[in-house]
Amino acid sequence: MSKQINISDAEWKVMCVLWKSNPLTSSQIIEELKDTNWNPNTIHTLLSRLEKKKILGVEKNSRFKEYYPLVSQKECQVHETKSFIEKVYAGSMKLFLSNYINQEDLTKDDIEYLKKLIEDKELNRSKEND
Amino acid sequence: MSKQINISDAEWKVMCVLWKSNPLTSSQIIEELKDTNWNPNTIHTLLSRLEKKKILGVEKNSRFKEYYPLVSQKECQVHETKSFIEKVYAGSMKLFLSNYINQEDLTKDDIEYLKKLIEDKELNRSKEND
DNA sequence: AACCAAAAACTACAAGTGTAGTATACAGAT
DNA sequence: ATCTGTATACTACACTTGTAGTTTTTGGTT
Repeated sequence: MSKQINISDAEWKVMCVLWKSNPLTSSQIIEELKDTNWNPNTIHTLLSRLEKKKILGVEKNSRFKEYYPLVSQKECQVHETKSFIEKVYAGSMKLFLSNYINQEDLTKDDIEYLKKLIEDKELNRSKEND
Repeated sequence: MSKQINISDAEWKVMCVLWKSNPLTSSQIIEELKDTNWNPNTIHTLLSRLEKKKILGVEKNSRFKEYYPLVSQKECQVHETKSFIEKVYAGSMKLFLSNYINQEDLTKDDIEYLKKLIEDKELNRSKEND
């Protein structure tokens, strides 16, 4: 019964700023996002939407409101990944991975990288089970 | 300059039916989607939107319109995957893979499966390079 | 106390989406 | 030729999202 986490593309960018460092005031967030060329009002709108959705918390100790995440990036990534796999690969992560791995333009390096990831993971697992 | 392929969640389900088999009439599509409990009108709406977006083509040889995909599933999967990785993992597939693989609840079987995929891929690559 | 700039709140608006009702066209049955 | 049931088209409506303008509040400055 986990709450509905729905973060739009634009909102996600705002969240990234706050996942990296928090709490921040709106001006600080606007500063961090200056390369998006968003109107500051746009960012304010996104902040209030995120607040309303209970994805951001707000506190006002000093003169300005300060925002901080109420959900972790990891949690959201897991959620988004699930929705993505659900929609695009009929819920099958395996299908996704095999498609990805069988892609033509996967370089030798990509494969090496993956292989190493998996080997490390196996090592860790066996250590855990000592 | 590839066209904008934007397929909503509901539309995607319709596309899946047509990727599996086509061309199909609307009644055939409605029949295939009966477990969604969507009102037939809903499916018609989705079909016309997909047609308008040039994602579906339509032909009327017999009495009824027949729909068929204008874009392949693979193409759309690649597109969706790109957007997903772009949004959620800052464009880094590697970041995604390492996060996924380091996830706690990956089973031994999952790992074995992945390992096998990669080994097969490596075999194929070396064969190709003979 | 009055004023001003910055912050915050409120309002707006078009496009897209989920969801479906209403109206019309048309082909087969009578 | 008429009726009628599907097929197709058209309309609707609330919610989300991207994007930003307008109004109000408020704390520091004169």
